[in-house]
Amino acid sequence: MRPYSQILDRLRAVGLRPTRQRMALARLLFDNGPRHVTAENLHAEAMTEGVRVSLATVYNTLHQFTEAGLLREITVDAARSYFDTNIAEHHHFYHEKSGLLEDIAGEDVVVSDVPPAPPGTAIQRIDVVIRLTEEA
Amino acid sequence: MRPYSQILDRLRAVGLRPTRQRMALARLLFDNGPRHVTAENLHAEAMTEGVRVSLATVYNTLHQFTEAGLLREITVDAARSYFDTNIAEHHHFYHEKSGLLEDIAGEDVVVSDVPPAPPGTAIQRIDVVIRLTEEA
DNA sequence: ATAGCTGCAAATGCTTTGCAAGGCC
DNA sequence: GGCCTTGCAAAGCATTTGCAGCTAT
Repeated sequence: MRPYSQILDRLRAVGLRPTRQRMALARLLFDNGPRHVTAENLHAEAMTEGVRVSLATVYNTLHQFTEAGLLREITVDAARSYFDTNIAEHHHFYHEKSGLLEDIAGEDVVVSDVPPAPPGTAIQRIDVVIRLTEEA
Repeated sequence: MRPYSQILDRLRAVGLRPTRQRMALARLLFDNGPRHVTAENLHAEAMTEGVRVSLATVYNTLHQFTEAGLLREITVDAARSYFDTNIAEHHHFYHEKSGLLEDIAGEDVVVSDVPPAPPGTAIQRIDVVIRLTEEA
């Protein structure tokens, strides 16, 4: 597992106190390769791992990490928010049926002919979601 | 305004009884060019126009129209669902601040190099959302 | 010491549902 | 008449918030 100090420094670097809860969630999030989590989802995992954290704190933490640029929030389903530990530019496959979200490498989808942003606005981000169904 | 019978036929064509509420909502939706509405939004408009409809019926109707292929549901914000009267292939600008959704003509965004759908699945739809912020 | 965090429980906001009354065919 | 629809109010869910107690610095 990634050394304790690396996570600690990462939190300090973005100005977040390295509390027990944040350290534990950061490990779950960043020590297992790229992943997509929901709050509910991460909370359940924490419980299983024996980490005591309230659901409210999980929500707060996910949002703080997102604001700090450690996570990216993905909106594909009105029913729940997903958070992606992969903050590099890339897009997603979304399995509507199972709710599973899957990364597509950044180079593997090219968006071109993008019109200019309307006056007074700037493009913040382009999200491409490829929605999947079970095979026909 | 579009003749009454045209809306009537359109509803019948998809197997929905042309009730007073559905007729009125269909007019609001389809007689004013392409538009994006939320349930709340459409309900308020109906009230203003003097059409008595409950919010529950607006939700039901929007979903029925979507299933019937008269509308397309757009997910850009976890907080609310948008419905688009433009069912042709096209993408969207989304003003995060105001919640305004704007169509981009279908030809005006080209997505290429799309990887094949994972085994056992088929691509149902590709959604491109260009998120905007106020000018920097 | 003190500003920042956490947990709980209550509150919120959108959306859905149960069921009795009403409307279309 | 019979089945589909509607409306209301209540229920549901994911998420947020208020606030008292705890903790990192």
